[in-house]
Amino acid sequence: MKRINPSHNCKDELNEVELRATPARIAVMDLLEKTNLPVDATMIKDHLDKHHIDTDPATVFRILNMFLEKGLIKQISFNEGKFRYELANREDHHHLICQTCGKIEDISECAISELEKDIKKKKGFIVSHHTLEFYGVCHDCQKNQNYI
Amino acid sequence: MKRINPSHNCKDELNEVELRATPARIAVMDLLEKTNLPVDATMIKDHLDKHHIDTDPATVFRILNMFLEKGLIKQISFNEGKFRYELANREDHHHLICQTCGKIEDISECAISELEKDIKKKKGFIVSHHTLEFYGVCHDCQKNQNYI
DNA sequence: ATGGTTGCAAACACTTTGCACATGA
DNA sequence: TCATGTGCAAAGTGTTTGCAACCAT
Repeated sequence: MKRINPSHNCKDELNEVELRATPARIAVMDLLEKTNLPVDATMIKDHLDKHHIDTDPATVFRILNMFLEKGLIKQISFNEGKFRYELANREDHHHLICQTCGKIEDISECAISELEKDIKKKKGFIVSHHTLEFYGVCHDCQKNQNYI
Repeated sequence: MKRINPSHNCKDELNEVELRATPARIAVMDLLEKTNLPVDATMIKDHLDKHHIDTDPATVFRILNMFLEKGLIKQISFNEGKFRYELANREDHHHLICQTCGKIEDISECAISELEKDIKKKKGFIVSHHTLEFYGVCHDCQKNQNYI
């Protein structure tokens, strides 16, 4: 196993949550920080392969579940029959998912917090978090007319 | 195979979208209409078993995919590693998912349409639909104090 | 009658688990 | 050193597919 980029502070981040800084974990953190977009286990595995970090899917999932437990990442689903993961310590944001090319964009504006207060008042339901995703056709795909 | 309740108009609904009205399909429609809440394939299978309609999971999924294609139902995901399904012809609404007891409530108010216009203007992204789900603790579970 | 539907079995994709070996602190 | 992590293989879910038999129209 080789380490991708020893210059990062991923090691410290991991130690902070009492996780040993192994090459695979550092590389996963690295990818999550670089892309800043939701990735799935296969994409992570590919990233590790590319950097000659010899892993198998089980380890990837174990790393992801460990990160989840420690609150480093969030698990999300875009109705694909699998999970995606992204860093947890990001500002409140949501996604634009292009149904033509699959591209995922972030949007940050969100006026849901008032709705949450309403829900507490009217339903007595305490919201801990929410998911809001928009599906449609992105700008590029509209131009390319490769949508129906 | 026995039919659950021949009094329904499910048969007509199915014929309208050019699907043959088989006992299994009628029973699935029936359940979706009765619960009006998102159910998964296992719950549907259980419902069929209970009514002595002898099916297997493959058929349930084939029925659901057929209903999806015809636009009768919607597929949604609550980050459970599986899909749930609910009738499509319902007013715009979202869900409150209790992380303690798993209960799912509907809420209908939704001020997202303005946000969608904004997204079109700022990002050039055309939204076809969105998903918005709230996770938290429901009223009952707060009372029962079986949450942390 | 006949084409759409189903049951069964097998396969598939994604994720988890058990256990022996390897490794970071 | 030694608890924590990993590789490998196997199993567990959820879902799809091929094919012959079946049944709604």
